Amino acid sequence: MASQFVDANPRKLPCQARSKATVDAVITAAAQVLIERGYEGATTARVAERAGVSVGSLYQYFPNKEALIAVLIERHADEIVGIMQQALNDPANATLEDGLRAIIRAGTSAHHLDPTLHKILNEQVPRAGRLAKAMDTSRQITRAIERFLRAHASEMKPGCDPAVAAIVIETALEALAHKAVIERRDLLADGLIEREIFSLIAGYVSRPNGKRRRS
Amino acid sequence: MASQFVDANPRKLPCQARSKATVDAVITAAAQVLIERGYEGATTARVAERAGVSVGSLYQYFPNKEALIAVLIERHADEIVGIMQQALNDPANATLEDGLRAIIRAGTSAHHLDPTLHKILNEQVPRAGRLAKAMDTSRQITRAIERFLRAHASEMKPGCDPAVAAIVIETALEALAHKAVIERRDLLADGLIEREIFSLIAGYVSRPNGKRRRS
DNA sequence: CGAAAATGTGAATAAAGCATCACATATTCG
DNA sequence: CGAATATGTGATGCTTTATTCACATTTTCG
Repeated sequence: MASQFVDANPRKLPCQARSKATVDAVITAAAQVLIERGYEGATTARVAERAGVSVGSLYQYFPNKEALIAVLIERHADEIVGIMQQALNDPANATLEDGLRAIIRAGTSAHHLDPTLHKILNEQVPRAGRLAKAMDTSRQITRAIERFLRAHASEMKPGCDPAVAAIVIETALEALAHKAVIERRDLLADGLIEREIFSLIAGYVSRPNGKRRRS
Repeated sequence: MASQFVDANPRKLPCQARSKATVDAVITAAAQVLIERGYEGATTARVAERAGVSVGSLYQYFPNKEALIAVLIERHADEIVGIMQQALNDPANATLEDGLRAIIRAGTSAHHLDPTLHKILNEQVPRAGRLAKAMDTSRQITRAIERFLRAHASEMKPGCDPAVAAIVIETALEALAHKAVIERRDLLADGLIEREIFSLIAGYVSRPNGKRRRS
């Protein structure tokens, strides 16, 4: 039987500057149209028109619509994973709680980048999941958090499993940041949501006896 | 301009037993096909075939495809809201922590009902959100939780806003139950995920000094 | 310059889905 | 029974969309 995987390889690689610009325009246009019209409304014709090129040009560099979406997904995933890893690897975040604050900030700001696009791409990930390279963002982030937790095991509650805790933290953080940005913009004021998420997560993993802030 | 709202009213109300059976078959078939083929794959033709009726019959009771999906969404939403409210109103849950345990159990078991369908319908809610009656499930649940928290204000951490806490709890619970059922079935064993969620949420809202379980 | 390669075009094609309608069958009930 | 009503049928029309292809334009470089 035929492969169940989608061909995501570019049909042709852009060599000249002109075609690089075309590819860029198409990708940018795809993001814009996706934001404005949603997945269904993002037709190849509309993307091409917005990019100021013809459909034919689009198909010269992307074998099909899914491949185009896949590029956006990968690009966006890399961006978010990068932000997270940077936060966790920053030597300024020496303590467990500082690290938590850093990823919470990173997580919420990642959603700020482009909440609508984030939402749409997220919904498409399962469908595009058939793409070989589109490995889950959340898994990568979860692993990074787990590593961080292990490095700070002494500051954690006893009996707290870093592997499980990392999943819980990543999931809750993602969901709350998403909710705030998409449905509850009011919670973003004064960094309220960030403080709530910190209270939630720190209370969950951080050992209560250690050095405390005044309360 | 034409209305931006979708006509969700049934074209005709089934009077005879025969047609009631048809409507039932169509709705059931829609759920099945949705689970098996996803939203895009759930064509009217396929739903009708699975239901063992003709497309014409389908369109006799549903003006369009969206109306059919809307019925599924409402049905599912009512189910989940019901489970949650029941848990919160159960007089057996006298204490704050007992109530939390109850909604956590309710939330995770709600996902067990039909995780795949839940996921698909959730993704479609925004699209079907244009439907007048399809008011958000999560808002209703959040409100129920908020009421419960207010009734147990004395057991809560001082300075904990019930309105905000309800949003945080609902969001985190939904996300974690979802994650466990869809991607991390392993966490379901021994009720591990329920204990983790309890630890997360109770530590967030429950006042630390009150009566504690041995730990 | 001018030939070859790269890039761009957009009408045409084909496939798929939603929704309709003219007609067939079943049920009700006087 | 038989007329009126309810229900069921599925080929057909229509629209939308992805994708192609024969040809036009631009760029490269000897």
